[in-house]
Amino acid sequence: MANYSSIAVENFIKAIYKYESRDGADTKSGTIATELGITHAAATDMARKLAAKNMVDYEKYKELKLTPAGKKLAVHVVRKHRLWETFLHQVFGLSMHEIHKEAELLEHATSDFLLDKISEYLGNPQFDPHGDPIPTKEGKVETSQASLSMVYAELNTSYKICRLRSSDEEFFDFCQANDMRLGTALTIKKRYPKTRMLEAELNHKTLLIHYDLAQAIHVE
Amino acid sequence: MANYSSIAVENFIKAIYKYESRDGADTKSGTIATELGITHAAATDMARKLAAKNMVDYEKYKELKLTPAGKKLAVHVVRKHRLWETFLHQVFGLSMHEIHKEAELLEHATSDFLLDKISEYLGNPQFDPHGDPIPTKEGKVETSQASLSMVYAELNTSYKICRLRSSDEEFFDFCQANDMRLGTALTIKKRYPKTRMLEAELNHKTLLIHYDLAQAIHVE
DNA sequence: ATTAAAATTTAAGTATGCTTAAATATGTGC
DNA sequence: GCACATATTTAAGCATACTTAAATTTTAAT
Repeated sequence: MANYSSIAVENFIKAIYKYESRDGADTKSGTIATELGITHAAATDMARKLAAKNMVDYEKYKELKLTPAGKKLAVHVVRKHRLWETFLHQVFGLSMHEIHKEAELLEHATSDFLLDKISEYLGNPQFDPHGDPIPTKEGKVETSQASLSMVYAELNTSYKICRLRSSDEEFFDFCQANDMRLGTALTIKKRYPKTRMLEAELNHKTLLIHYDLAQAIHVE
Repeated sequence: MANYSSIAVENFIKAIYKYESRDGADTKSGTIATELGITHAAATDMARKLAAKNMVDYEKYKELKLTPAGKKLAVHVVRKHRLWETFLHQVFGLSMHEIHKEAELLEHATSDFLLDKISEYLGNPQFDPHGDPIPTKEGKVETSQASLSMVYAELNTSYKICRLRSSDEEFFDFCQANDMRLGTALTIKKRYPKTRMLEAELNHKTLLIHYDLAQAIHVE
């Protein structure tokens, strides 16, 4: 049984995957529930069901962990998501804030056969428009990239933007207005922890950026 | 309520639409059930639910009829389906027998916004690769085309193929082997009603075609 | 016009994926 | 170490979209 996973299952597994690889975050049922916009009760329910299907390791009150089978599914869905984002951006010219929502739907309606065609068409890209690595067909995810949020990066060090992790229109308005793209060089000059702002120099300008926004900008 | 329809509802409505516009066919719950691969009971159930939502006119033991709202939804889903088929064929080079299955999934995961982009990208095509008309954004469907299955066409009359309505691989193998495409000229020479075969002349060859296959070939 | 066959509907039940409300466990402050 | 706030789980219930099995209606044959 179960060579097919429902949309709800795919999204649940994907949410665990997302928070597992995020430091400072946990994968308790409440976190997943909030991420998915469902109640804690529903998340607990799903956790038990997926534990029975050997997709998730689940002990009451503990964090959820993906089993190898769960991780395999998560990576596969992420591959679909990121390939669609790349495709929508490159082929239809959808903007950065538009691609996520559409990919969120398409990723659950894409056969492996079609996925191969998309990847091929794009020349088997390694990164999506946000700078996130696209898992290979075999399930390998590029992890070498030691990316780091601006919030935690060192002062007075020369960095380049390597990821813009957001799907918010205002965020990308800001990026565009200040010529911030993947590859743009920047240096962090100062931090104001109380107001949660940092001062960065890029494109010969000095910018004050709030941590909430800087969080989404990764550098290396 | 209900600006969103589930996949099950979209498929049910689409099935009624398909059989409404097919002469020699009825739209009783059993026909729809068979089309969708569900039990008669399930079809009756859905018919009652959709009647309550004013998508379908339903009287017990009678044929199902789409209301204006139901037809609008059906046409919209058909537009998604045919635009995706066109896209998959033209952009990824998927073959005729492959496009249906994929479009069947994608049509339920496509926002109106994305649909516009697809249509625009393709130059707002009027016909899909099968020769079926693509409904406009406003819901108009080209009906002028007096297409007619080969099975019912007149003898010794010069026709052109205008539709190849199948998603079967062998069907398209046969078409390719005999250079039968949209636009190909042909003449029907003779019928053998007992064996349900017809003799057709095209590309300077004489072909014996079974009714079951000829059914899918429309001419004008 | 009857009657048997075929189709349709009803009834009862199931799995999925949710909800709300109550109960229980965890962990933090003091 | 205890009490309380917070988080999680359990319990009960609901909507959707199906199933099987039985009852009913239609239809088609004679």
